[in-house]
Amino acid sequence: MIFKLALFNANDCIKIMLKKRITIKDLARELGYAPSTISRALNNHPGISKKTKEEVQKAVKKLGYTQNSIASNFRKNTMLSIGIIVPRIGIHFHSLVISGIEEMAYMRKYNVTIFQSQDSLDREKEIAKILQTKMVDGIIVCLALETNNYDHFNQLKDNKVPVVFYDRVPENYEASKIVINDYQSAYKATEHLISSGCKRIAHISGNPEVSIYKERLKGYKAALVKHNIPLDEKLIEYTKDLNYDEGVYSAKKFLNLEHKPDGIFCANDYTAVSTIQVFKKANYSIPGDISVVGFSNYPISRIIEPTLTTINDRAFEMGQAAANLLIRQIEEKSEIISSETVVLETELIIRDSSKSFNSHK
Amino acid sequence: MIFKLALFNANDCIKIMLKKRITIKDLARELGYAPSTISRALNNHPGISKKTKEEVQKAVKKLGYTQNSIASNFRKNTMLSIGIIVPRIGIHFHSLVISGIEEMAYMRKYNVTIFQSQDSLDREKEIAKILQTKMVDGIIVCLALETNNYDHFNQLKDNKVPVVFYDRVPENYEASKIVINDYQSAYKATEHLISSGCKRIAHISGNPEVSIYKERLKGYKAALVKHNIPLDEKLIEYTKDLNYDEGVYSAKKFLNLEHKPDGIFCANDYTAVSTIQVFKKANYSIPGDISVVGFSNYPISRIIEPTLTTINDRAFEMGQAAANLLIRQIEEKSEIISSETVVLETELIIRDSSKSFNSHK
DNA sequence: TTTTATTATGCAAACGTTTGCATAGTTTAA
DNA sequence: TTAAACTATGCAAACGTTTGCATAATAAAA
Repeated sequence: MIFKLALFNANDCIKIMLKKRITIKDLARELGYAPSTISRALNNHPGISKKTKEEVQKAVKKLGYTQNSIASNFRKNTMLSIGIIVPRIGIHFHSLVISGIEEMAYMRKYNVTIFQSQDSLDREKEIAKILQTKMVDGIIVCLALETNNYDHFNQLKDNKVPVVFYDRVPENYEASKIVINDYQSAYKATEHLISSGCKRIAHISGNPEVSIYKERLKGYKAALVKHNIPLDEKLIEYTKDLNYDEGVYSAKKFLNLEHKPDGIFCANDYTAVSTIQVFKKANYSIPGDISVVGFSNYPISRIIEPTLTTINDRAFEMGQAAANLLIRQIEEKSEIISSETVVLETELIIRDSSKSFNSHK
Repeated sequence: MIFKLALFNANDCIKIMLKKRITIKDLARELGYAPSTISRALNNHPGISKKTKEEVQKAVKKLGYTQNSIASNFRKNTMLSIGIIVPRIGIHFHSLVISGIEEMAYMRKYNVTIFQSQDSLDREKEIAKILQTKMVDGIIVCLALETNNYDHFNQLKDNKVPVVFYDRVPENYEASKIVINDYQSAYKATEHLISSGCKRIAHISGNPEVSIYKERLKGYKAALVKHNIPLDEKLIEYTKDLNYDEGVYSAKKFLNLEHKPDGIFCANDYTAVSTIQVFKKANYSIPGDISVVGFSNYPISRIIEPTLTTINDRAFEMGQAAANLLIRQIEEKSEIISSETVVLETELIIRDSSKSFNSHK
C-alpha cells in the first residue's frame, strides 16, 4: 500500500485522500507538462506528439481523471445539449417522439433534457424562461393544449436559440416545424371508408381550436365533399382531449341517432377503440355493420378486436427529424436562423375494423 | 429611433448590434456598480439594498439580460441536474417513471437529462462514462436487460455521484434502490387466483435471470406451496422479454396441454392480454373457464375484454420516489453516500378477467 | 553553416459568475 | 464624542478548460 502511494506525488495524494476531483492541472504537474498540452493531448490535437498523448492517457488512468464538462462547455460556450418541452411524457406518442430525439441526439453527441408542460401555458412559459439561460443549444417543443400565443418563444429567438416545433405547432408564427399532413391523412382515412362502401361517415374530432384537429376535420369534410356525400353536423362529435371516455360518450351519441352512421373516422386511436367497444356491445358487427378508422397507430390498435385500421403518424421518425433539423440549425450558426417545415408522409394501415378495398361489393 | 438608442451607452449598443449576449458586466457598466453587486442583487442577497435591486431589475429588462447558467453552474460546481438511464423511453412503464422523476425534479428546481441504453450493456457503459464528467449531480438507472455486472457504476461512486436504481436493480451491489416487492406482489396475484377457485394455475415468466422476474416466479411458487397446490413445470413458460407474441406462443402451449390450467398468472400485461385473446379465440370463457391475472396495470388492461385483473406497479410513484431519494442524497453531501432501499407497496386491481373473491362458489 | 520549415510545447488570457474579505459610509450604543 | 455595529458595496481571486500567440528544439533546405 505504501509502495503504491509512493508513486503519487504529495499533492496528488492529498487530492486523492480528500476525494477532490483530479483536474488537467494535476495531470500537468504529474507529467511536467503545461495544462494546455494536456488539454490538447486529451482532445487529440494534431500538434501533440504521439508519445505525449500516450503518457497523458496513462496518467489519466493512474489518477482517475475525468473531464469537467461544465468547465469545458463553459469555455467553449456550447452545451451539446437540446431541450424538449412536451405536454406529458406518459402519453405514448410523445414518449416515442422523445425516443426518436434521443436516438438521433445520441448519435450526434448531444444530450437531451426534458420538461413537461403538463399542457399548461404558464408552465410552458416558465420552462421557456429556464431554457433561455444558455442551458441548451436548441429546443424541441410540442405546444401545450392551452397555448394560444407564442411570445414566450421570442426571447429564445432573440438569444439565437433555435427552436423546432413538432405535432402541435404554432400557427402564423415563423418557426421550424415538423408535422405530418393531418389534412391529407384524414382525407386518406375518410376516402378509405368511402371506397370500402360507407355512405354515412361520422367523425370524432378533437378540440377544433387545435390546428391538427382542425386539419383532420377539414380533411374529413373535404373527402366527403369530393365524393358528393353531404355533410351532416350531427355526424361530427367534438371532444376536449380525445380520451377513452369521451370516445364512449361520442359513440353512444352516434348509436342513438335515428339514421346511424356506417363508418366512423376518429381523430385518435383511443376514441376509435372506445367506439369499437360501444358498437360491439350494442351488437353491431365491425366492419360488417360499421367500419372504424383511428389515427396514430397506437399499440392497442393491433390488439383490439377487431384490429384497428389507423394512420401511422410516424412518432419516432418525427422525433428523429426534429432532432436532425435542430442540430443542423445549431451547427449552422448563420446570422439568421432559417425556418423550415418538414412534412412527414403518413400511411394508412388497413386492419380488420374496416373492409378492405377489394372486399366491398 | 436615434433617441431610443441614445439611452444605451456605446458598448451596449455594439453588443446589441452584434447580438452578443448581455452579461453581468454589462449591467454593471450600465448602472455603475461592480459585477459582484449585480450578481448579489440578482440572487436577492440580503446585503443589497432594495433600491439597487430594483435598479438592477430594470436594467435587466432594458438590456435583455439572461443569466448564463453554464457559467453559474461552473462557478458553483453544481448542475442542478439529474441523469436518467432507461432501457427504452417508448416502453410505457418507463415513460411513466420518467414522468414521475421529471415532476419531482421540476419542483425541486432540478432538470432531467435522459439516455436510452436500448437494453445494451455496452451502451449503458458508454452513457455511464459520459455522465461521470460532472454533467449531472446524480443518476437514476434502470438496468439494461443485458447488464450482469456493475463495474461501470463504480467510477461514479468514486466521484461521489449518487446513483439510485429502480425496477431492474443490481443484485449483490451496494446501492440505493427503489423497487416494488415483486415476490409479494406475485404471491398476492397467485393467491387471488387460488381464492377465486382456481386449482391449476400456470405462469408466464420473464427471463428468470432478471431478478424481478425471478422474484415473481418465486412468489407464484410460494403461493402454490402455501396452499398445497403441487408445482408443475409444464405450467410454467419462460419468455425472453414478455412481449405480445411470446404471450401468444405460451398461451397456445397451455391450450394444448391435456390437463389445461384454469388460471394463469402472467408476469406482465402484454402476455396477459395475448393469453386472454388466445383463450377467447379457442372459445374459452374468461373468467368462467379460465382466469387471467397480469402485472403492471398498463392502460390496455382497462380496455381489453374482459378487463384485466392486474398488479398496479406504481410506475409514476416509483419515479417520484427515485428523484426524491436521489436529490436528498445529492444535497446531503455527507462524506459517505448512504445506500437506501425503498420498497413501494403494490396493489392488486381486481377486474373482470378473474372471479372476485365473493363470486367463487 | 545559415536560413527556413516543421514540430512540440508553454504562456497567459479568457469565458461569466460567485464569494471571502475589505472598506466606506451610516447608524446605534456607550 | 468615540467606539461598536451594521449596511451597502467593491476588489480580486477562483472555478477548469481552451486557444491564440510565442518560443524552443529539431529537421530540412539552401
